[in-house]
Amino acid sequence: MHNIKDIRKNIESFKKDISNRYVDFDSSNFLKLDEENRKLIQEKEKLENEKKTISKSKDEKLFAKSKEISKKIDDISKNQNNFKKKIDEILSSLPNIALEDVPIGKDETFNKEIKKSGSLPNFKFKPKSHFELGENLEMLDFDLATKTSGSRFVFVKGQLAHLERAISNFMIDIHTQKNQYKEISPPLIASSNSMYGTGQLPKFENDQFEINLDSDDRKFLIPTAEVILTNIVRDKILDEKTLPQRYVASTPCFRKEAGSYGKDTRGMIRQHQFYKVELVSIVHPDNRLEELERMTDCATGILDLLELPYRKIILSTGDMGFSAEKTYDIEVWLPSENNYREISSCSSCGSFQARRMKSRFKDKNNETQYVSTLNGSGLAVGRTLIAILENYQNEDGSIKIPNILKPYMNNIEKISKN
RNA sequence: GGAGAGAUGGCUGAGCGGUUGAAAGCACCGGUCUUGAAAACCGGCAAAGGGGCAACUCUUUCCUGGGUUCGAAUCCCAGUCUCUCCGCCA
Repeated sequence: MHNIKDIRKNIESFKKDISNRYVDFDSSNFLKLDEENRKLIQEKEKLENEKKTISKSKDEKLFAKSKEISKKIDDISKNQNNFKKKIDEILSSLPNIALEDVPIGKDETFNKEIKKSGSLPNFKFKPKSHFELGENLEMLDFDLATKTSGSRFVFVKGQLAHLERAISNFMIDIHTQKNQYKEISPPLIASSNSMYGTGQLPKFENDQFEINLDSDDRKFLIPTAEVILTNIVRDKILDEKTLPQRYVASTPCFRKEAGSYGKDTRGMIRQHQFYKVELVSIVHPDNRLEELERMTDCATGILDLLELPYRKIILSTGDMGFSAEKTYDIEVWLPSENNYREISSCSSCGSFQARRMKSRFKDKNNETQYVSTLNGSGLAVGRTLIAILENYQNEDGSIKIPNILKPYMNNIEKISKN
């Protein structure tokens, strides 16, 4: 959410900034609504003041007039609320503005590679895809999932299920023990307030799994733990001393993936449900860029330990998420695709989410300001499993266990059939 | 599922129809004192929105939404959430 005062003041630059995000914004209409809204507010406040004066005077002769004024106020309020609603609708659908160093471009082709790390595996045979490997091992079962649940689900079985759990535990251990994140085991269902706070609502309702309850308030399966972890500070005025706050959680994530019907239909790249270890930082706005680098390092640190090759890219203005002002994607090497694939996405959201959530802190001058929020995957567990399968595969279809994971896997050397 | 109690500022907690945006305490900020710190004392300290270059000023807000009233934190209705007790259950 943007500050409407800032928009008003710098309408031209705002128009330009928002156009860099490739969304439509009718600025003249917006300004008109804003102007009308403020005009009505002024009318209303004048009447309210009058009414207040009468009530204070306790002059019975004026009581009738006060009643009349009340009616007028009601009318104006209704009208004004309509304008306010329209303004809020527009405002809440506008994405965050990108920082200056973010490459401008309409899609992922404008993303920029920042660094490459690790050496690509050199197979003496044709590497198989993760789903071939998994199915041959009889440890990934897509057909069974189709039977029990439908498309875009998977059964992970036996030692591969163990490996998935090991990955998750390993990541959490690193983030809590080395990276100073606090472990959280959160609810997997979020209220619409929370979904609004992080920016999933109102614009991306179609991507969410909504839970049907009898009550009026809507609930959603979390698409990422970011929703819950970030909303920890919703409606709060924090003590500056409590910053930064860092949270990590490993949770299932649920996504409808509406509009991705043709994409990644084979395998477990794109599922309705997957595990992800999520990092969230709540920080002083001055420290947010530093924190973004730190968070990204926390994510790549996991890949370093797993000895998986990856690259780091910065997303272009058109490819960034709704709430982000700057995003790094970490892409891991997938031999079967001969390409890199997203395994983590780390974003600074600046005050964008904080404004929606009303998350503030008192600074040294005793002024309240909005905190900055950051989130990143550290990492997507399902995709890490995929990356290990493919990068650590042997010619006979068995999978070597990365050294760092062995303690989490009863020190076995490899996973093979039976 | 049944029966009660409650929801007030960053926090604790008074107020229960008329300058109450809200006592008191804590926390926080500034000052005096001190070699420094602590203690003590003095002062400041809610948010959002509107108007104004600014000083400043106006409006709204005591869980949410309705209602009563000239006037509501205070009264009425509905809802949400929290706590206690009983029942049931991972």
